[in-house]
Amino acid sequence: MTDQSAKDNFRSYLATQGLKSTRQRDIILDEFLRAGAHLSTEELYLRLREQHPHIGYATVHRTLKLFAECGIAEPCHFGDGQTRYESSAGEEHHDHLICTDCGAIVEFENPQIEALQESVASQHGFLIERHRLELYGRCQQCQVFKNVVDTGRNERSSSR
Amino acid sequence: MTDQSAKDNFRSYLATQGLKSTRQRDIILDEFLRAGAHLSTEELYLRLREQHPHIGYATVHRTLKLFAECGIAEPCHFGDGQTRYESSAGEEHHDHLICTDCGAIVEFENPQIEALQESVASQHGFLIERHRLELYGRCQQCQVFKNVVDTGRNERSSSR
DNA sequence: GCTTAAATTGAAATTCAATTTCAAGAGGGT
DNA sequence: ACCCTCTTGAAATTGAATTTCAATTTAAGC
Repeated sequence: MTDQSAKDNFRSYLATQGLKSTRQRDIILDEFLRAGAHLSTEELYLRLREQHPHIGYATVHRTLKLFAECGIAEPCHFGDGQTRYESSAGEEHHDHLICTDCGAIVEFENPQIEALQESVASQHGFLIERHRLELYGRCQQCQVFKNVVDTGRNERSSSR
Repeated sequence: MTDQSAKDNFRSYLATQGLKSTRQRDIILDEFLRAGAHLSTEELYLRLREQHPHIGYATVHRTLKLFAECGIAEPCHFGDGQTRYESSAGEEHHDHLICTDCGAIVEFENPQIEALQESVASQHGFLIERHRLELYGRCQQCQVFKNVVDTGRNERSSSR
C-alpha cells in the first residue's frame, strides 16, 4: 500500500461511513505517513504542533483511531503504557524486535513462524484472526555498550 | 515450579530484599496460586474480599508486583486494558491463544517457533531476553455458534 | 518479652493515557 | 446562502495503575 493508496483508502472510508473530509484529517494523515515510524498519539501531536499549533490532541487521537478502523494504521502496544500506531502503507504484516535498552524497533517477517502459528492454532481448534509477536532483547549496539559500562539504561537511549 | 517452591521463592526474595513477611502477603499468595488463571488485580482483589474484606486493593496491587519481581508471576497484557498476572508455578514458558469472542485463553508452547525466533533475532543482531506471542481468533465453540447466530459477542461470553 | 527502627497496610488521593463532552465551527448537499 | 450533520478543540471524565501518608505490624536487638 503506497502513501497515495492510503490516502485513497481513507477518503473512501470516510465517504462510505458518511464522515467528512477535513483539513485537519488531511494534515494528520500527511504527517503520519511522513513520520513513518511507530508513533504514539502524544508524539504525533507534538510533531504536528510545530507546524499546526491549532490542531488539538483529541483530534489527533480520534483521527488515529479512524486510521486504524480503515486499515491504514495498526495499533501496537509495546508495554510502555502508550498505544503506538504504525503505518500499514507499503508493507505486509510483520512482527517486531524491540531493544529493551535503547528502545529501537526493528520489523521482521517470517513465514515459517506464521505457518507454525496456524498449525498450533488448528491443533487447538482455533481459527486465527490476527496475532502479535514481539521479541524483546538487546540490539547489537546495546550489547556492545553493555560490555563497557553497565549503568542501567544506555546513554544512547532515545526520547523516553 | 510447584506451589510450595513458589512460596519458598517468595520468602527468600523477601528476605534478600530486606522486606517483611506479612499475613496479607501470605493470604494473597495462597489465593493467587489457588486461582491459577490469568487474574487482573481487580479480579484477585474481589476474590480475596470474600474471605478477607480487610485486605486493600493497593496491597493486592503491590503484592502482585512483588510476585512479578521475584519471578513467581508473569504480567500479561491481552489488550483489554488490564494487566493480568499468571502464575509461573508448574510451567515452562508458554504463549497464548485467545478467543476474541468468549475470551477463553489457551496456553501452548512450541519449541520450533521459539527456535525460529532465536534465528530471526540473531539475523538482526539481537539477543532475546523475552518474547510475547499471542494468537487471537475464535475457539472451536465460538466458530460453531458463529454459524448459528452472528449477533456480535457470543452469548456464552464470560464475565466481561 | 519489651523496644524500636523500618517496612507494610489501607483508604484516599494522584497520575497518566485514553476517551468523552459540549458549544462553536466547518463540510457539503440542495 | 441554508441547513443539517459531522468535526473540532478545550476541558472534563474515565479507569487502571500508582503513590501518599498516618496508623499499624514486623522482626531484630536487647
